[in-house]
Amino acid sequence: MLDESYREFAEHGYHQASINRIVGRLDIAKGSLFQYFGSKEGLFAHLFQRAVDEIKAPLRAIRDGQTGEPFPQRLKRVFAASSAFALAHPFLWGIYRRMLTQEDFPLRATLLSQVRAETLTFFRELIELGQNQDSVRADLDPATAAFVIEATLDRALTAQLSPVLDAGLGLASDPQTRQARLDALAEALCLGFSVCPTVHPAPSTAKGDANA
Amino acid sequence: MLDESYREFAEHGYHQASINRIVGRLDIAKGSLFQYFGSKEGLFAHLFQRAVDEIKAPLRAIRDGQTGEPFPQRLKRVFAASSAFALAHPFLWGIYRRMLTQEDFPLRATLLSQVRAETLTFFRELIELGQNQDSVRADLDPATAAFVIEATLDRALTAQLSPVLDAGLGLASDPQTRQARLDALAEALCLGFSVCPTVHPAPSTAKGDANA
Amino acid sequence: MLDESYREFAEHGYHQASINRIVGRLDIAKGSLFQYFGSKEGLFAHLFQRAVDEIKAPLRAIRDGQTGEPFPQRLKRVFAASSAFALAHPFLWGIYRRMLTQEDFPLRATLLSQVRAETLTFFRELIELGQNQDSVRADLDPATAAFVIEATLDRALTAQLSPVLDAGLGLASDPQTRQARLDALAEALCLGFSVCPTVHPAPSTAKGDANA
Amino acid sequence: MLDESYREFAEHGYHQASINRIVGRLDIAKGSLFQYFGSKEGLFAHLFQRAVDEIKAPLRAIRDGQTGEPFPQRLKRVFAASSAFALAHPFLWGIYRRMLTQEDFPLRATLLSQVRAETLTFFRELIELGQNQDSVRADLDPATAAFVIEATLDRALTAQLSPVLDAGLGLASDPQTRQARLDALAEALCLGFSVCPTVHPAPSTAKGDANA
DNA sequence: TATGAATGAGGCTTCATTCAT
DNA sequence: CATGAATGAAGCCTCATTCAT
Repeated sequence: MLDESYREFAEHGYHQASINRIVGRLDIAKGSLFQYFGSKEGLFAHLFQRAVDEIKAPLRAIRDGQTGEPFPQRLKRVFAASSAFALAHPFLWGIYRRMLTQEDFPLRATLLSQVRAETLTFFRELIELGQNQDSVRADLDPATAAFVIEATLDRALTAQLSPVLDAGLGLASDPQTRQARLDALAEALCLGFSVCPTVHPAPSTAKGDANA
Repeated sequence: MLDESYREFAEHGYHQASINRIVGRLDIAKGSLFQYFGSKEGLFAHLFQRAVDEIKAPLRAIRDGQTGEPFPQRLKRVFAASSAFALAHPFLWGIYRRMLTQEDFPLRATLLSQVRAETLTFFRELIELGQNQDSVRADLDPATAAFVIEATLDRALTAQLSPVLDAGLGLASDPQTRQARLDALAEALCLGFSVCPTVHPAPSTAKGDANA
Repeated sequence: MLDESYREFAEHGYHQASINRIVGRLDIAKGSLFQYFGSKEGLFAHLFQRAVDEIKAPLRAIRDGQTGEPFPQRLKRVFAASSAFALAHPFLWGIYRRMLTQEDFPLRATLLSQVRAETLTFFRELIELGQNQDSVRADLDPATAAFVIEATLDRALTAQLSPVLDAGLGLASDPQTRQARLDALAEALCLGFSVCPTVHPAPSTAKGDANA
Repeated sequence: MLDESYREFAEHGYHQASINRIVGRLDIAKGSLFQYFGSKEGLFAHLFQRAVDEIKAPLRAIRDGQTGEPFPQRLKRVFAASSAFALAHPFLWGIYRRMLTQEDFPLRATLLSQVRAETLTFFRELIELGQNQDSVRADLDPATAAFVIEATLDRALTAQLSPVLDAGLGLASDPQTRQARLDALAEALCLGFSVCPTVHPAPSTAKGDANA
């Protein structure tokens, strides 16, 4: 039942989603749905809260695991994990995306700030950890970098589900190509964030410098 | 008359936009609107085509002007000009943004690929020009870079109109702060794209030389 | 169309009135009704305003005509005219009555104060005119008397349309009986209940003293 | 439990009252309510019967007490006691009031005639007792007088709970003012409106004489 | 050509009542 | 006996579109 509702909201957005369609597909009485959730908005809020809860675990796993890795590897891992999550939950991702741009989404401010705060904090901490490890430029503003990362990742996740947004880049293509493109995006970002190796060779760390 | 229609579509999206509201505000006959445009979709297509035509001139001016400047300066200029454009045409920008994520927008594929092709081509050429000038790393993939630039710019333009998306970064704040934040975003991108300056020299030229 | 709406509201009250029933009886599309009046409340407000306008003329005619008559005669004439009006417009009267006691009637406060102000002012002036003519006790408080008159008339008008409220008095009976009962009510108000202590006959004024 | 139901019916009338709201406020199972009372109408009938039973004792007390008092004093006492009762049981009074004008109240005819018969009989006997005491005009028709008394009292009791109906008279004001206004109403009924022709005195008996 | 009344499907929501647990 | 999920009709209202004037 929740699955069908997810689908409806993701496919049509909030306003265009139809309670009639949902109950029609589920073959239940319209009143039943309202007995559970009170209103269309209540149903949506419930779905969204569940989604937020569900999304936390994998993100946390990424953040807390492999903390010793240099920043570029971690960023690639985050991109890969996020991509997998969005592909596994296309409806959920679709709802989130819609909410970002659709100002009359109900509860938009509430739900969005909740999610965005978590996300941006997550990226900021990732940057700061990298700075402590000397794998990120010390003079990089974490907030700015987090913004760029989030924008790029968001667009990539959207593009991989929508050929028209992919525009030939390859994110909407087969898994191998997608993985390569995601890595390339992360790499492009890193070559800016990473400490510039300067003269003497950048010995052990191994990653992230372009040309010797 | 078209202004009010723009506004309606930008404020409510396609489906949620109401012909009734439009004619109500304009105080014209509902029948007239349908005689001109045939249908809601016809009206929207007309509006969008006008918008695309209108947007071309300023973008072309940015592309064709100051081609001699080093890449970072040009990128900042593009960001500034785009920001000004989005602020000057919030409704137009709103329609475009919605169309990006709302899959059931009519004509979405047609209109969007038209716009995106122009935009991405524009950024790709910008990169390639920079590479020719040696102010951009030669081994940077132009398509990847264009994708990142577009994602960041798109998010920035959205954030500057929506405090909840700005999340304290300052894009939705006063003009000076906004300008500084936009420059910081461009700079963060550049320090990744540009040739890494290495040790010694050229502290004056700022950036845009590779590494020795 | 307005007639059917009057009927629906009068028979069922505001909340219980059904737009579906109205359009069903009229055999028109539901949308049409909403195009005219915007909402159920809008329809009701329109009906009520029309009714208020319609009621003013006859009431004014009563007030302004026969001003020379002694008070008791005038009061009886007012009762008779009001009774005729309520019988001629049973739906209108029904709506007004409902609104008096049904607190969640929309626009209740607005519409009611408008009507009540007119009504009570009318009765107060009637009393004051009687006092100037020496056909009403000089020490009678006009506001108190107006309240009593209005209460009695209101109840009488309701009773004449509802046997269960008439309770055998005869107001809901044939015209002659009704007229006699209305006169008796007016007379009872004029003379009062108490034994009039006095003595010698109440000479010229002729009317209105009980026992010599 | 019954209290909440009273409140719901009084606040919203019969049709507009919501079983859902009642069980929601009471936090009991909807099924239980239907097992006790069978239906909405059954619940209402039960409530109303209880109310009628409850109302009888105080009314009887008023009727049977102080039977020796002159009529005007008794009338004032009845007004005061009724006012106190309505203020103490506003919901009960609200239900009764609504039923008077709302024709589609279930059981209206049954319940109403039961109550009205009691009430009118009570007032008629009050009048007749006054006539036997020579404190009420012998030629006054008891039924007519009862009707007027009931109409006035009913309106007063309604007005004291509803400022918009009070219309500045003062019944909805503080207890002292209310008491004074109630007395004034009773007095106006007793004395009548007309100039009482007589002359000299009986100023000591307090009321029951018009003007000296 | 311009009008705007008429349409009727569809929108979300509330409701009293039932009945399997 | 108590529960509360399930029901589906009915509620008000909005909508894009048509068409006779």
